[in-house]
Formats: sequence, structure tokens, C-alpha cells
Amino acid sequence: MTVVRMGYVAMSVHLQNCSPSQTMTHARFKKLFDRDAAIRKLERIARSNVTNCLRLLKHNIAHDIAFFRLSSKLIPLANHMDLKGWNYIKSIKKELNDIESFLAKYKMRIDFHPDHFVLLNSKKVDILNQSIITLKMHRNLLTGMGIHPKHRCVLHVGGAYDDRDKALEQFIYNWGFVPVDLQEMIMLENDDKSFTMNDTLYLCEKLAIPIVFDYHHHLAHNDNHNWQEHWDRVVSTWDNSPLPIKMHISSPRSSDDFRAHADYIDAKMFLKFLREINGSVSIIDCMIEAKKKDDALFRLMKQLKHEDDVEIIDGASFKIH
DNA sequence: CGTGGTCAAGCGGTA
DNA sequence: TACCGCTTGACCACG
Repeated sequence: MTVVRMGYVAMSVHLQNCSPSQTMTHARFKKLFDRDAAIRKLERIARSNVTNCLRLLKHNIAHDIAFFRLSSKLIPLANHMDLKGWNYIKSIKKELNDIESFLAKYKMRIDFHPDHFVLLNSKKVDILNQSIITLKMHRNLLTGMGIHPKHRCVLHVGGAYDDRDKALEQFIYNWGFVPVDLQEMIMLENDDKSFTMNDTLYLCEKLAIPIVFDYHHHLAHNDNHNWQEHWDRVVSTWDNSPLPIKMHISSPRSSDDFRAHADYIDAKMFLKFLREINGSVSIIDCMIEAKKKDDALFRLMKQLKHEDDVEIIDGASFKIH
């Protein structure tokens, strides 16, 4: 038996006017004559984003959802060079504290997935440094919300740079330049173009990083279709984590556009996967990555209800027998 | 008011 | 080497 808890990404299609990713582009920022006023506007946007996050968290609790990925665009231009020295955390401290109080009352697993410009295996010092700055921002937000930062940020391995093996070794080399308090935040995910499950496991085992297995990516890109062979290794990377194992679930948009995410999750494919891992872990958190966000989660729960080996626990979790 | 074009970023593929 | 598409939601200028 395995308990499955489902989560979704960043925003709800059911809540109106509740974006956590409002923004101001850098081009727009530069055009504004009064810099102080421009920064105040950035702060208003950031406050609105974090406030909307709290609304999302309340929505999640109302629907039994205990697993959620926060938007990485909460603070527009937070890590832009032109805004160096801007104390963005100070301007949203109250809103972050509100989230902290909420999370003290209602348990929820909160994650980030910094965007794919965070590259820890780049040979370019500027890109590595910019990545570190972005990770610091994520850490500031987590600690600001009272969330222990360990294993909260999912990253991809990075660029292949025409030589996957060298690129993997570069990751190991660069890892030494990443501050320990940022290292501990990180999980690594197999991607759909460059680094397979096997590549990613190599790094995860060597550097003691939990792996986030993405089943869809694996189907799109692998050097050994048989993921089951390595499943025990995946589970083992979570041995030293305070959090249960987690993975990513999405479905191909179409056979022609296989790598793109579909609106909803193919329940048959999901069940087939779960039946294979059933019993290998007592609990697993599954991040639903679908265009229709929380609606995809709700639809999936409805479909699973009819399965003989599925026992519904609440609105977003179930047991598979 | 609705909407096509624009914005950011770095990689990867093509010419 | 230079460009474009990818990806994402939001914003903006236009009609």
C-alpha cells in the first residue's frame, strides 16, 4: 500500500484575479522617470503576489491539497542587476509573516521550481553567480515564510554543452562553489532533452541530492526505457531527507508534440505507474504539472474514485492497494 | 473591451 | 556566427 498526495503548480484556474506572478518588465522599469516610484510599484506588485499566494494556500486547504509549488515570479526584477541593494524582503515582510502564521496552523508541503535559467553546471562564472543570486532569493522567501529550506527547490542539471559527460563533471566541480545553505535546498530532476534519469542519479548519488523523477520526461528522453530497474536508487536518494519522496506527473499534449504538457492528466498512465511502485514507499507526493492546474488535480481524483485498488482519503490524496 | 505582439532568460538547433 | 524557437503568464498598444 502506498499513500499518494497530489499537488499542483503556482496558480489556480478556479480563483479569479489571484495571480501570484504579476510583473513589471525590465524594459518598462527603465522607462519610468522616477526610480523611487518605480521601486514602490515593484513593491506593490510583490505584495499583491504574496497576498495572492496566501489566498491560494487557503484555497488548497479548503480542498485538502497539502502539496503546492510556489511561483518563482513572486518578486519582479528581484535579482536584476539594476535593482541591486533593493531590500525586497523588507517590503513584503508582513505578507510573508501572514503565510508563516497560516502554515503554522495548516500543514502543507511547499516547493519552488526556479526557472531554467538557473544553471549550476555552466562554465561561465557570470551565469553561475546569477544562478546563486536567484537561489538566495528563493532561500530568503522560504525563511521569510518560516519554511525550513531543506529540499525545497527543484532544478534541472543544466546545459549539455555538446558533451553530456563533461557537463555532468562540470556540475560536480561547480557544486563546490555553491554555498552549503543553498546546496541543501536543492533537488534534481531528470529532463526531457539532455540529462536522463541515469545521468541525474549519477549526480544525486555522488552529491547526496534527492532526485525528483519526472515520468513524462523519462518517456521523452532516456537511455534505458526500463525505469523500474533504477527505482530503488531513486527512493534511496530520499533516505536523508525530512520530506517524503516526490515526483512530477504530466501527460504529453499529443504524439506530435510529445514533450509539451497536456491540459489534463492521463489517468490510465498515472495508475499504471502507481501500480508498479505500489508498496515501494509508504507515501509519495505527486506534483501534477498540467495546463489546467488544480482543475486537472480535481478531475484526476474523480477518475480515480472508480478504481478497485484506490481508496480515497480526502479531496487530494488516496491509497493505492 | 478584446487581442496580437512583446517581454525576459539561456540553450539548442538550423542555416 | 547569427538568428530563431522554446516556454511562461502577464502586460501593453492598438483598434
